Amino acid sequence: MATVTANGVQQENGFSTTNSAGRMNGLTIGQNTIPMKDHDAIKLFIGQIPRNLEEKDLKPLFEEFGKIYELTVLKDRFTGMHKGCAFLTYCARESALKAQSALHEQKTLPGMNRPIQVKPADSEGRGEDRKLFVGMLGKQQSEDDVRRLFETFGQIEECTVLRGPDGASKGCAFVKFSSHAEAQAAINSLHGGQTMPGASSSLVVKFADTDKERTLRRMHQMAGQLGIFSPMTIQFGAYGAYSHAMMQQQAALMAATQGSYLNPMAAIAAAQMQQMAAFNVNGLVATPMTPSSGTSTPPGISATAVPSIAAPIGVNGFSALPPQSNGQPTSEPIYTNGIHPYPAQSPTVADPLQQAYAGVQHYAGDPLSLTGHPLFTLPCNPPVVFLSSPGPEGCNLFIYHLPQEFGDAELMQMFLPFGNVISAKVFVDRATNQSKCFGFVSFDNPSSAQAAIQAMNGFQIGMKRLKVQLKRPKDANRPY
DNA sequence: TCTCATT
Repeated sequence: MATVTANGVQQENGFSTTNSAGRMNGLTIGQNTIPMKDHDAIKLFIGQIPRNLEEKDLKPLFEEFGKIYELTVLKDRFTGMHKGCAFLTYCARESALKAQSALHEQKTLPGMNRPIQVKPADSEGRGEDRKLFVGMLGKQQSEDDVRRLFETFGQIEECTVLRGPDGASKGCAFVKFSSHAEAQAAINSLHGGQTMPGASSSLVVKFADTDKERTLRRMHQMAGQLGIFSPMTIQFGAYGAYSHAMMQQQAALMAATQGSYLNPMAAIAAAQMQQMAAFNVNGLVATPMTPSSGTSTPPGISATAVPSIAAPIGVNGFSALPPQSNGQPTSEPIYTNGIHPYPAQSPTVADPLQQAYAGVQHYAGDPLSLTGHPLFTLPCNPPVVFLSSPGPEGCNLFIYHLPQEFGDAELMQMFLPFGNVISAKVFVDRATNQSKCFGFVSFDNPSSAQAAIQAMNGFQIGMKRLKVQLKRPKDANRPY
């Protein structure tokens, strides 16, 4: 049966296509047209999209410039959360160019405080080696001022002054030239050469951070926010242990799932964790976990245990101990993902439930008890009730050896990556309001629970290792 | 003083 295409071309075979010069792109089979794109089509990255807009909402906006081959809103792989950006490929290269020039930085979608971004995606091959970071600008200097400063060195493709939410300049900018040489010329002439009015030192002109550097900086910032640098926390203070745990946990997760995204509450992005995992290879982190047996040094008080958290004082916020200085023989396996295997059944930990019920936390033989640190202030009252175990049998986990400072939220966050957490409860001593260092997490399905056990049981946090196991069935818990 | 996100 013959098919009439939009071109009015009749074909006997039922197939019709057009090339990039054609007015229609598509492979028509019978009634259905499968979109085809130009060989030189450009995949566009669309940024600054309100998170409530989905593909169907965006389509009309972009269809104006041509037939859309593919439009995908980016979602977090794990949480499904809208990332505020999308990929867009038009059937025709020309449409992409039109859309880019008509839309990029030209209009702001409702609710956004920055204009929409429409530009070739990273995957389209680009050189970030032509983008400059300009620092020590005057706060009054606008994009135009910056442009004027740089235009003599070449073609400026992009010029953005960084601004805070209130629109106030942060005193720095990005300037993208059309070539590396142009950018280099600008650096040579402008860097350090003049001091802008209101700036505290002379103009900084350098290549913008690479992705790797950016990741490092973010990790650094995060470490700072989490308080790793505070003297209080260096001694296993609250967030030191916390962030450390998060890193490890994420690394474990990556190992277990070959790369999942963290939940949105987490301060750590999966990409950063991937970076961290990579850095471990360079000996940057490598929590020097002592294998459960085979060394004379007990886990937790080896010479290396303290640096595992204290070392973040290093330049980049992570243990920058050279391999030979961490007290480990170089033959000691360093796992590239930062995870050292540990037997699921930790021999040093007695059944915490029984301990809790007995009202006695004895850690004889456990190095943790050697210190007077609050982390090791252990519960001495029996837990009062186990009111709820919301999940079905096989979905409820018992977690022991939580850091003292972990609350419900942290517990939840730690286990969110493994599935839908129905509840997360850290048990708290009524008198002191202190965590008893154990809690329960419930998932909505058994396999999430199993995945969590798999990844998190035996997981080292500070000097402790998590014990993660299925919660015993209710009746088994009742001694009477 | 390194955006905001890049399947």
